[in-house]
Amino acid sequence: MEARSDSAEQEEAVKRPSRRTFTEAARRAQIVNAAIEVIADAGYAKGSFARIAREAGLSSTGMISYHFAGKDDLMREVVAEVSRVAEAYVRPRMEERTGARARLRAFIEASVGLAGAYPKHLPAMIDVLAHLRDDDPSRHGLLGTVDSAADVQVERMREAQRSGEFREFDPRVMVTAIRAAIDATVTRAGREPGFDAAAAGRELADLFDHATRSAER
Amino acid sequence: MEARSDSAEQEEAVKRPSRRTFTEAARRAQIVNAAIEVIADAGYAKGSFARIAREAGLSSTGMISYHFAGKDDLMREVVAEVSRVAEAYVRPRMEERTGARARLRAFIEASVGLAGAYPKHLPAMIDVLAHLRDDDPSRHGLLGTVDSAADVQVERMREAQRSGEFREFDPRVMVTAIRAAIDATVTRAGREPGFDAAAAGRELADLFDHATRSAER
Amino acid sequence: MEARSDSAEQEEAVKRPSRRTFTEAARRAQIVNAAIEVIADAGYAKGSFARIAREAGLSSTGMISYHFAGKDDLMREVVAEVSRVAEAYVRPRMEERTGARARLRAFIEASVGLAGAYPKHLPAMIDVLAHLRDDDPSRHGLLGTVDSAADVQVERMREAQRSGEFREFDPRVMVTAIRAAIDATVTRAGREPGFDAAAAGRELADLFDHATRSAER
Amino acid sequence: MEARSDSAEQEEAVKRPSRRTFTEAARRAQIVNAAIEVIADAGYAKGSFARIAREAGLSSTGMISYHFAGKDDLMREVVAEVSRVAEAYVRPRMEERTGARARLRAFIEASVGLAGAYPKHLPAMIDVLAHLRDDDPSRHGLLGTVDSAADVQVERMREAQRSGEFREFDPRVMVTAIRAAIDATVTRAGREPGFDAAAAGRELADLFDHATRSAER
DNA sequence: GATGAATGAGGCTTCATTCAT
DNA sequence: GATGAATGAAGCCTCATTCAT
Repeated sequence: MEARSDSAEQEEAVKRPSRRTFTEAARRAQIVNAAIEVIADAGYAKGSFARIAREAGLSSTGMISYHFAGKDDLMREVVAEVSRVAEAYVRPRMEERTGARARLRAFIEASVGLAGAYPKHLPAMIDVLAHLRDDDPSRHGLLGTVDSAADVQVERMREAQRSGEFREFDPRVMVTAIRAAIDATVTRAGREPGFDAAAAGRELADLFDHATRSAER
Repeated sequence: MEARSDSAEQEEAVKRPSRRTFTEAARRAQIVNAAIEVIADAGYAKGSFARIAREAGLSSTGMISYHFAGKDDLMREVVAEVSRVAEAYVRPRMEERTGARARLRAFIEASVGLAGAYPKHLPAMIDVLAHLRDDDPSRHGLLGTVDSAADVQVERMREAQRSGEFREFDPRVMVTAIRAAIDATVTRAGREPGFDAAAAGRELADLFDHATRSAER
Repeated sequence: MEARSDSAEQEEAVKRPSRRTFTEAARRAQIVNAAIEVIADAGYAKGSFARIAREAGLSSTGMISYHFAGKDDLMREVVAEVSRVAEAYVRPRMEERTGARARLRAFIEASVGLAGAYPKHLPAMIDVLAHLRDDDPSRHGLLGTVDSAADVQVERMREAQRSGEFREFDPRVMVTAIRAAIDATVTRAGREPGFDAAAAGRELADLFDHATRSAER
Repeated sequence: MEARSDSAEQEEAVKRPSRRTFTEAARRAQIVNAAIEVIADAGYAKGSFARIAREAGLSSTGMISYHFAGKDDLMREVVAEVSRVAEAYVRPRMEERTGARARLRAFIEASVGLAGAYPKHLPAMIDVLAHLRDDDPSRHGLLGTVDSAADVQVERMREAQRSGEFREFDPRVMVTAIRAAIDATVTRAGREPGFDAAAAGRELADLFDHATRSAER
């Protein structure tokens, strides 16, 4: 039955998410932020639609299902949103520095400093990603951003090693350690009331500066 | 990993085994091990009583409720069991070395090496602890073990700083970073098939050796 | 299939088309055809407004509610549309034959042959009617068409029995059997890829010819 | 973790459904009968767990989920139960007759007569099977019994044709028609209060006797 | 000690329908 | 006329826990 115009319309709806209404975009953002709030505060396990809906001031969980294809879709959006915010915060702070050492320091300090500006964002994302399993079908989509960011970092470290700025070490292990240390520190910052995130950021930066720089500094 | 000070929790189970019959102890151990297996393989979220009971070869979940006061109780026992195993594995490997540097190295290598001997234990514990929240009533009991172990490590680092063996840094941040790096590496080891845990352990030990030692080494 | 007496229902739609604008009529037809498509392909249970709207290339289900008083109304229209199409297909093929035997044969063959021309129509209607229950408020409106068509057939059979062309039997049972056999055959035709509907139509016609004709043929 | 005894126990639970408790068997039967009742009375679409639970006098739908693996499992059991009852009713009535004609007649009369003894059973089964789609994963399991029964009938007809007892016709079309006619008649019997099922059974038997027997009877 | 039946809350999702724009 | 956001009921299912046996 008029399959031609049918598929034409579907194409638009499916392949162009930018065609979203203003209202829809606002609602999605509202729900994503409520999800970040809830997950950061109470953990992924408590991040039910019911609780997120309550946090967002919605009348029912059906509302969330209406705006998102499913829980995976919502979680994917949470990760995307946090990635976006983190990228926007960290990248410029890195780019105003030169040299691998200075840039690594900037990366770490900015990442931890993000906890001051958006205290809920990173903890929420960490919790979401921690719940992914290898067999999870949504794993690939969610980790795409994160993994490729890690790959970039690994590559940068290799260059700094070739230039002699960094000592010899396994860059993958180092990147894993840095990411883990940042995440743990940010999580602590979110939970311990008087935690001095800026100071901890500087400490972490020192730590990995010592860990990476070559002997003849 | 330092089980010395988690005595309050373990007292009943360890120091007064006469309070429980042999059969009961065996059943509890069987269930705890099944829980470790399931949580390591499928994640905390999938660690329902139903699945643990199946893994343990039990015919119903009632059995678990019968032997444990509740899910919190079981999880507490999982953490305690992993702590016990880790302690037994790591401590002797540390004690045969002398000096803060060598001991830190031994601690890190042994912790990562544990993943070879008991691949499911640490990942399971990490998953359980990641699910604790501040408002969780079982938080205190569960974190007692872990937190006090961290306190001990912090204190040791302070001593090594006083003796000049370690440079000046915030020991809490360092301990957090070390713990996080170990956990992340162990988790990777559990998921990536060809991962060389021993090599990664040495890398991590190098990393934190560079990060902690004083300049005039 | 005899639409002659379903006038009450169709009066508005057919005899007073001026009551609806052209656009409205087109939209309704578009939706009804989408509904037929969906129900034939996926079954009544999957025939939700959402799916029908997607099939029709509409952007929301509100459109359907706007044009139809409710789901019952849409389903009634599906039945009416299929009845209309079937009537237009079957009636002329019957009328060019004479005698009860030839006409019965024409009716059966045409009904099954309809599956070639409109493969989705009859299956959709069968599915819709199968979902009606005695207590269903929309039952009367929907079955009016079909039941009265059956009444006409029963009456014709009685005549053929009086004229000696058909043997003695209960015409209601016979009509029920014929209808059921046609429906089952058409349904099979819609599902089994290589099914030869024309051959099956001839077989069915033979079957009921043997079943109805008087002994002294 | 004791994988040997584990798998041993699971084997029993999974591969030996006969190991079911008496209580469990009773509950399953109770639920299946409630499902038959509801589906026959209100249709497949209204056969929700909630309604079936109410009919069975259960406190919640969780009860049904506890005893059945899912809705598919329950529906499969409904079909199996009706098949069992129908087989037990029809087969002996067929076997006391000899000759293809007499047996066909016995089959039809017994099938329709079943509506007197178990008025809800066949209608419920028909409704369940009508809702299966080709892509339904449970389709194969459910249709196994029914399809193979049809195959047996087809084979018997071929034999009767070879022996000259039946005329030449396409046995598959005939079997489809007989099944459809029986189902439609039984459905009518369940809905029309004063319907004389026995008489209709005799009529149907006559109908298909005329339709199948060879000319030189 | 052990079993497994029962419970009721809560999970996510789909649905038909309404209504402001 | 048309849109799509919003609603709230109902759907199936899983869960931890309790209790009679």
